[in-house]
Amino acid sequence: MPELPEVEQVRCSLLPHIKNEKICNVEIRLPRMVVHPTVPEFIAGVEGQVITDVRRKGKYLMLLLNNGQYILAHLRMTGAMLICPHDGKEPPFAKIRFVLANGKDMWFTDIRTFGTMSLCGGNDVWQDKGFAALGPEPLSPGFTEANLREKLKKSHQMVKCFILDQHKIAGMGNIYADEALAAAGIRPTRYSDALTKKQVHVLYEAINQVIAQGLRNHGTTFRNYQDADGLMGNNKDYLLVYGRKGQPCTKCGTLLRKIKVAGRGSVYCPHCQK
DNA sequence: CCGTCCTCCTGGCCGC
DNA sequence: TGCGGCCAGGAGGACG
Repeated sequence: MPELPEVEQVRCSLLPHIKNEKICNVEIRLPRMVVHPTVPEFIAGVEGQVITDVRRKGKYLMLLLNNGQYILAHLRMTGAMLICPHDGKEPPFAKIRFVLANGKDMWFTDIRTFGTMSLCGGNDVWQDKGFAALGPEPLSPGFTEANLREKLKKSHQMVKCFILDQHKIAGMGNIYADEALAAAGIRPTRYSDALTKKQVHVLYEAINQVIAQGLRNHGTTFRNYQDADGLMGNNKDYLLVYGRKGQPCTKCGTLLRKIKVAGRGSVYCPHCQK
């Protein structure tokens, strides 16, 4: 599942293939993945444009176009952006094809088809609600311990839910949420407003640490995630708890337990996480 | 405001 | 070997 580090890796790996490249042609195989504007408007608005840059906010990718608009993409669960030669075999689960002037195709592939694309900006006032309401992301100047403490104090919900809420912190998904809580020694079911100042401090550091580590390792590949060159991330080898249900905790050896929090599987160490 | 459940969807895995 | 059932979960919405 692409979270902040994975989307960042996709951004970095896409950039050298598509920056300053013209989009000659767009082919949409699954129309409902284009959420705005209409499919014909999307195609008309994108074809002939040059991609001037690729940015990322939270888990969203922005492909900036030279007319001032941008393609906003969200990979959700199984989406990927793959670069392939134009005359080669098309990748599995291909949903949207961007034919570039340099002889490469950029494919939006998606197994479960939860991914979305839209064309925004310029004179179009439409906004993606989730994108517009993103909170600060880890490792950014806007993400401060004081701000986190303030928000946690105001929120009476389980801390796992808090961390997954993109309005509060942008870019954390199930993997990095579980990892941050494990690194911080906090149970996913603890209430946000019940955390001590010390716990908030440790959690703040842990969130930044697990995201930094994910970035360093080019993301976590568990099932489907790959970057634009089809490469996997290495961070799976460094996970403390995610995907390790029933295995011993790396710190104390206690067997890791899995529960459901807000419908999400949550793995934690019953001994280390208080 | 909050938690729970449901929806979208398909590949992979488990048990029978 | 096959097949039904369940699981994976990002995000938004219904509901209590």
